[in-house]
Amino acid sequence: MSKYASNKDTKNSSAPPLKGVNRALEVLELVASKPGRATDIANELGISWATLHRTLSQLEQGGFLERDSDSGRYNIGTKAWQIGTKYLANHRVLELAQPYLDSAAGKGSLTVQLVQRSGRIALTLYSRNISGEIITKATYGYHFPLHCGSKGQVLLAYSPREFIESYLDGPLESLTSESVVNPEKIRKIIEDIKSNGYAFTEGDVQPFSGSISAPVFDHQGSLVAAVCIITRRSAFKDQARKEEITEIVLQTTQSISIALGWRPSGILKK
Amino acid sequence: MSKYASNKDTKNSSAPPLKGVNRALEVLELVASKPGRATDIANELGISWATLHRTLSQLEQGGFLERDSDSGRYNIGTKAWQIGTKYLANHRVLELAQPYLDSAAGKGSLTVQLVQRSGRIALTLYSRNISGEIITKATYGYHFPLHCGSKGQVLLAYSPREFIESYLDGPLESLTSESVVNPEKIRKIIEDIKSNGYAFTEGDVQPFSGSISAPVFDHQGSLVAAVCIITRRSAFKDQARKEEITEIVLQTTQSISIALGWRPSGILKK
DNA sequence: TGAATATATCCGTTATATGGATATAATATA
DNA sequence: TATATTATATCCATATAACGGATATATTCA
Repeated sequence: MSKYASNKDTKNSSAPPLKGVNRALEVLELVASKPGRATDIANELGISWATLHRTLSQLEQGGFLERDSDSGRYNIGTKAWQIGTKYLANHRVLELAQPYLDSAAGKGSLTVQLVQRSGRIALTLYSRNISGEIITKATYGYHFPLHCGSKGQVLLAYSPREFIESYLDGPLESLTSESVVNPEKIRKIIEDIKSNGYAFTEGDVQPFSGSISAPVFDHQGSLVAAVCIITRRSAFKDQARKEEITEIVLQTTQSISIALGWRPSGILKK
Repeated sequence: MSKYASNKDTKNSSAPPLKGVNRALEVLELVASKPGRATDIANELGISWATLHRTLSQLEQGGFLERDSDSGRYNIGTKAWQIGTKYLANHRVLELAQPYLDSAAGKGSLTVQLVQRSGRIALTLYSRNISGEIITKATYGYHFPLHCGSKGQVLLAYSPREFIESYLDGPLESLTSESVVNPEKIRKIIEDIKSNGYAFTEGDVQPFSGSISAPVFDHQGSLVAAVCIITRRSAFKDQARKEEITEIVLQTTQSISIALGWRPSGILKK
């Protein structure tokens, strides 16, 4: 009965309380990634039916989930959007980056995004295209794994080495026939990105689009986000155009990084 | 011991279980509307400190909340955005409306939004402006009460009568000096909206912007959303321009409503 | 139409969350 | 700089609130 060592040497330090709350959050995450019926969710999570039913009802009542009464399928609800959008309202990097992103979008009639890593996925915070074509899935609500698409690859490349390794250990899904899922090849890509300072991919997320991305750093020189420009794949056939887009991406990320206090030399002024 | 009448005649039918989960959801809602420190939240919600602390830790650990270690303030976290955006991915009305909204945005270099009612607020689902000026707060994450701004007023006007009354019974906040908060005056505005088929307000959300909104109906003739066009206030001084914008809004809402199966005559074909 | 599967609800038991109390850290105030 | 005040973190015995097996109902499939 010493001070510490409460229960058996499970996981980390602090005990894992609030089982019910934890389950509810898990349910939300699962439904977000894969909407389904109550039974499916219960099986997937290995929860007893009665327990899950209560959790679902509660989440539905709160508006965090919605149930389509025809199909019986649960989806993310209005309240989740309402609350989620508040994340952006307090996002310092986004606030600062927005004018640069808008300006970049104007320069080339392109789709410009600010993305951030969240666990094993690339999360789009802001997406803007002044005009011209709309690229499917180049909006909110489409989250891709880090190894697909230039944005994810950049976020991966500049993450801590341990994270990269643990990421490559996990399952690597293919989104198209051109997605690269071989860990060795991805390691090579990461090296290239770090020496070039940007990433370019095409057809590995959607067959007919491509993108160029570069990292955004803060005053400590650590990665905080990436800027990604997406356009139709054919545009990259034109070498001059490709270079022009690369130029815009790099100019944008550098402006934002500098505004965040980063110094190109790597020497901290602060 | 009859079949029903489980516990004392509290509230409605079903018992209120999952206290912990419910509390967690309440905390999320509160933080979304008013970020703050742990103590503030505990007071606001009347929860004991120890209990709240556990809930906060759990939500933070799941990424639903983030804590700024300097100020000690809690904000909505990344995971909430990640999950919230999934709401849009399955939104049938939005999917259908999107091309019409983009087209409208192109017609007049305006900010065009699709909004929806969520409880007592107007929730922006989609916001697009092809180019030109960016209006502050005309993006995601800014939710206004229904009586301020043309979008809220339209959503209110076409809501069920009982809801309107209960809404007007509640507290009516002023966003600017020009916000209308007198229930009697709002009732009058609602009548006008219903006879005109659209709403126009200026300066009641932000001093230097104004907007025009109209309702979107589904195949049953019930309100599902509203389309709102926002621009700088001065633009509405030009009467011809104002009529032009009204025209665009009405054209857009009618196209979307028809695509949803609504018939102008009010006669159901289906 | 009947079997199979999905969903909803009940209720006694026990595991789980609660909140007072104590300990520590961070501010405000003198 | 010392002291009061307020905020945050953690502990632990208790009682409450959630669990899940079972039963009842609804829905889907063959």
